[in-house]
Amino acid sequence: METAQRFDLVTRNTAEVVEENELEELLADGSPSVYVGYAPTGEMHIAHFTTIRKLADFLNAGLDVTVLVADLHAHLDDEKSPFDLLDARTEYYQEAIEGMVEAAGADPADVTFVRGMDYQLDEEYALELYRMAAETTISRSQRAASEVVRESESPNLGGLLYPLMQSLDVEALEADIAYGGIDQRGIYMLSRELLPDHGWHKPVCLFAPLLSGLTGEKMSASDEASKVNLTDSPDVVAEKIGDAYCPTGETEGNGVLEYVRYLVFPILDERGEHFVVERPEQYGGDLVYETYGKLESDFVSEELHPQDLKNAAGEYISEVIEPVRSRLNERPELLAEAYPGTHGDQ
RNA sequence: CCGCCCUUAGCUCAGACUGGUAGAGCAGUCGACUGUAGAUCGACUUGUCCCCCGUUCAAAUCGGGGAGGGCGGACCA
Repeated sequence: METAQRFDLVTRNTAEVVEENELEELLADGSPSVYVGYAPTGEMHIAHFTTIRKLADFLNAGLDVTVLVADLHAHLDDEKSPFDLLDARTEYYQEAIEGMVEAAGADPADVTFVRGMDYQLDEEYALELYRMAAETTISRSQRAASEVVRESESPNLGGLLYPLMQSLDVEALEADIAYGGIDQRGIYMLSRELLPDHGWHKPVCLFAPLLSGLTGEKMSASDEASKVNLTDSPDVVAEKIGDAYCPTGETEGNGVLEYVRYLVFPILDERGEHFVVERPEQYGGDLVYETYGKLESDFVSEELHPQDLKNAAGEYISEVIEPVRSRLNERPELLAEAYPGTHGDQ
């Protein structure tokens, strides 16, 4: 594959690339490594899927892909995960992520999985962390983490260590590229500032867009109605999509459209399939879309009605998460042990 | 180690001084209107008032003890 083609694959559906020319150089030089980290906190949902789906693009472009399950981070961020649940949540996250990689049409065996505490307690790592802590002001660290770490009236030190550790992770995992949601921008900009003084180079940063929730606002992981869970049954998916905010002709804040764009279409592309909207004859009959762009322009011109879009989107989303859902359902103990409060009795 | 403050609906809080078994906003649920949802109207729901003991006919409210959280002081060979 030519460098330009790989560049397009790597950067498609991203919110920002810092810096594009640095990425071009990396790709021209060979097979750079990219890493993405997930802190095993709450249950994984469809927005995670869109970022993991993109790992297939990286693999197809010949990148070396590492997924970090950042267990310590999950605890450092306002104790989102209790210390004694870190093992169970880490195991659940890895299983879910593997399922999503596979559902995206890639081979999970091609992804390197690393667990945070496996190296974050090493001497060199700890020493560099203390050095960074000495060099970084409280407000600088707070600013870097502000979009990621949970806000609180009485913030703990953990949230201040968080961005420093994440920066060190780039070096520890020898990553050339750091990938994550655009909410991670603050942290990686700090990384680019700090790492050159700590024995590593500035990472190229690739940011995924943050998807809208189904309620018309930012997706909230704690609001069930605003997201589709990986274990939601087809009925529940249909219901949530049906209830979603989806104004006629409006693309802004339209979660349904975004899921179709960032999750469904890339996976259909990978399979060489098209997006079919079944529509009653009275409204003009079925529609077939080969690209998201055409679907969006039809939606904007109001040729495609929200109700018809929702019906189709619900089915496709349901189908796309099906392999992950069944994989997780095969091992119910994973969720039960990771979330004893909500899945313990099931 | 000492002192002060806070803890009430899913969330933010009022009520406490002047005891009479609890309220607002937001959220949520349901209808109406739309070929979806939202917006807008209409209706509705929501609680171990942090825990224990005591005073009282009666305690969210008063007294004592405890837990969790916050703030400050002191100590600094």
